[in-house]
Amino acid sequence: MYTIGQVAEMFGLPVSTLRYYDKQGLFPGLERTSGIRRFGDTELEALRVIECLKKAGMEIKDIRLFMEWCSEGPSTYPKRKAMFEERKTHMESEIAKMNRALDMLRFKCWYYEQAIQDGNEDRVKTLIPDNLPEEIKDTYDNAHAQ
Amino acid sequence: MYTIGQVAEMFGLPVSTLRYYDKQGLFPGLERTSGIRRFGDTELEALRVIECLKKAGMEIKDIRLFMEWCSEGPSTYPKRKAMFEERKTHMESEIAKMNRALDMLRFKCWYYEQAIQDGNEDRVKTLIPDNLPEEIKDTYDNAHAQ
DNA sequence: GTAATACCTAAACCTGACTTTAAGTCAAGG
DNA sequence: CCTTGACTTAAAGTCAGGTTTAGGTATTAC
Repeated sequence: MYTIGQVAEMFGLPVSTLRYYDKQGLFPGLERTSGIRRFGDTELEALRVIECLKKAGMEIKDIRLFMEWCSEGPSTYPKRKAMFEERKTHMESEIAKMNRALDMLRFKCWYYEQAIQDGNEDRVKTLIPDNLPEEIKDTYDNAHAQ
Repeated sequence: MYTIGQVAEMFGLPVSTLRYYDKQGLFPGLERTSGIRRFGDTELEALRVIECLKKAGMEIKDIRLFMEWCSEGPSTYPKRKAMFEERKTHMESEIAKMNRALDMLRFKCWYYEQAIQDGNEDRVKTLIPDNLPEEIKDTYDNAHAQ
């Protein structure tokens, strides 16, 4: 069993954040001894899961829901799985969206490289990122081959 | 030249958002006719860039900086290119991070699939540290990296 | 016996990115 | 004439995810 300060230290989080998470219901079974929070293995595992779910773009209120399901036992396995499936799908489309933004960024890097060489944007301005002419596309591809 | 309402329609954005962007200095050269905003090609291109930069995780104040550079002419090409290069690098590491989170989600889906089949987490929980099946091991390793 | 430290609470505050509200201008249509 | 609709503003409100503050308790250290 650990105090809030020890857990904060272990996870590199401010104490205030842990209290905030508790207030938001992220530790449903958290015990106390004369008012003082006692973090056990359950809470440490919960915190690991919280960090993962936050990286996956989940909101606090959805994480709370998940934590509640966890403390309700095996009957909620399907719900929990469905939540992860939904997150997985969402995440995949997020990554796809970011890859399209990344293509745009790569184009802009190439674009300004050309503009610097030309001293103006006149030549390069007429080109649009999505359907680059073949001969420019090669230049573009070569410029960004890793 | 378009009115704010037409541009809102074209980009699928609320009028209030366009006014907010203007107030934040995202359209440095925006013209007005007796108080009314007139959006031209420059502003439409700016909006396309804004959408891209937002997807790339940039804050409004940084986008404003970029737009100011754009209206300062060719001398700012290197700064603009550097900003896109920095964003590109940032974006690539964001995508890598999200892929690790995605692996964790895939692992959790698999985990709960097993738990549903077993009726409990006992087997799957003990399976985690040592003898994880080959097809999921990489996923597990990635999910618990860092 | 008092100072420092770690814990507690409720409530106020903060940031970013909008959104909503209240109040007003202006042109066109019936 | 007057209503409707599209535009304008400043200022207040909203939401998420914390952080800070103010005031209190309990233990240890000198």
